[in-house]
Amino acid sequence: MPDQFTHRGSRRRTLVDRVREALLADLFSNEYSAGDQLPNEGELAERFDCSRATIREAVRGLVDGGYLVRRHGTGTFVTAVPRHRHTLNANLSYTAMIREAGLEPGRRLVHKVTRPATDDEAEALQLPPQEPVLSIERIRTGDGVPVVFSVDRIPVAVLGGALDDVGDSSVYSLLDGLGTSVTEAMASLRPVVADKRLARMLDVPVGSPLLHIEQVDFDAAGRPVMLSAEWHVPDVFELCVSRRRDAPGL
Amino acid sequence: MPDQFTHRGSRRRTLVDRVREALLADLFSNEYSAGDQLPNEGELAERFDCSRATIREAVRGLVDGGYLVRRHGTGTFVTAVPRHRHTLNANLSYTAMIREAGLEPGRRLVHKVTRPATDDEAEALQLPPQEPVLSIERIRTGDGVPVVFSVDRIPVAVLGGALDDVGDSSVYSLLDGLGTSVTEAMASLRPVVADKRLARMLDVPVGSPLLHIEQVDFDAAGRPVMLSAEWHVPDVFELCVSRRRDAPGL
DNA sequence: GAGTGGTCTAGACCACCGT
DNA sequence: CGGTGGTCTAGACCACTCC
Repeated sequence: MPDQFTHRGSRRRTLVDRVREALLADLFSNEYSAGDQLPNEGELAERFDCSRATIREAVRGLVDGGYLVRRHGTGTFVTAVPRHRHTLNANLSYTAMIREAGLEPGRRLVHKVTRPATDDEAEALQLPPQEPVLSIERIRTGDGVPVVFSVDRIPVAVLGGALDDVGDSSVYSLLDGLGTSVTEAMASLRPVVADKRLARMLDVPVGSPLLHIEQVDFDAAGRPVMLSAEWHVPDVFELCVSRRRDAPGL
Repeated sequence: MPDQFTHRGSRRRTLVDRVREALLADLFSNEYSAGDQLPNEGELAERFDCSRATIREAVRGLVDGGYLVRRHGTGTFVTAVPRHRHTLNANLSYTAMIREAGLEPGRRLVHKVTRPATDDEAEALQLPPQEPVLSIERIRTGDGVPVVFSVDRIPVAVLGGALDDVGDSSVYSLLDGLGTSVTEAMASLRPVVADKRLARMLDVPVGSPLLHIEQVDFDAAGRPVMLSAEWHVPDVFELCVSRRRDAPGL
């Protein structure tokens, strides 16, 4: 696997990155399988010729990613839970989700227009009133069957001259190219039932359940760069959330 | 605020914990508001009389919790996004969610029984077939109005002698007391429409949308300790997910 | 008690951002 | 350029788990 482990942007690959990638490669090889215990942190530090702090940082990343679990006083183990569920926590690209579900991803452009932002849009995107935004309505398909209808709104100021390129490829890669990569997002979830228009577009009966997601995407500087509304057909892929009980305070 | 910052179980409060809590208290006081920059890590280390590594660990927790953002080369800032939305990521207690929404939480026991686990339950909870589990069906209310119907299943072996106490108070605090605190959970989300039974229990029309959550709760050792099925009435409180784009590798 | 991960320190240097 | 967060080290001690 030559460059399976590219990172976003052009961030320098640190020692921690290299150690993490080496460990991950081990996990995907046949060296380890579910439930196996890793060597202790001291041994790993010696093997990779680095400090234990560096090992801990690398392992932390793999724990966050769901690959490993640490048990105080016992050891570090390879996760037993199946990977490749589609956890909302660390995935932004639906195209990738559809592909991982074993379906051929496709998309159909429904509508694309540049217009002044509505009051709600301006507030969510922290723009002056009436500021122009590009609105793109699309239907995503898996093996030709509709799975998501989405309306994405992006400030024209963010897009610069790349206005016409939107819709052809992933919005996220486009934004990467513009130097305003999305790194964080806040999604709000609500169940709804399909009205006539949604039913027609998603090819489901009127009144059938859909998951509605309203999402704001932020770039590394914390600026909102996109507002999305999505309607998901259930049961095509399983949407999961990994939850924790370690919020500080509260 | 006397004991606002209690932690799960009886884990020792570390220096990092104390620093994090002190910072959080500052954030909730009027000392800082959205967008403000914190003192740099060196100054904080001096103020709290600890090393910079300790400060970084404390701040990391607050960044994970969505309270702060770090910008390399620039500084650490108070998040602009509204806090106190109910992000699924870091909250497990619905009672707390309802209370934070400004409603008076209540619960009504619908059904409680000890019975052999079904095959699905045994698999999810990693139990031998037919192993006895306690099943509790409850309706949670906010200001008396139904907001969630839940079915929680807990292995009797986990509960020990505390079988009768379940239902009176929070399941999570009960498990805390038994030394099997829930620290992690995986939730699967699906929109559904209310059938007759759900409609009656949640006091909504048949066919109205509900959010169905299937969740497995794990203790610190990674053992599954509870399987929950929940049906949420939408719009009572906003369910959010904070999403990231930093999965290592992949 | 032996072995593991968890916390903490003091200090060094690097990479990024703004002026 | 100065100031910020990011990475990294070497070593110490603590807390948990299991035998």
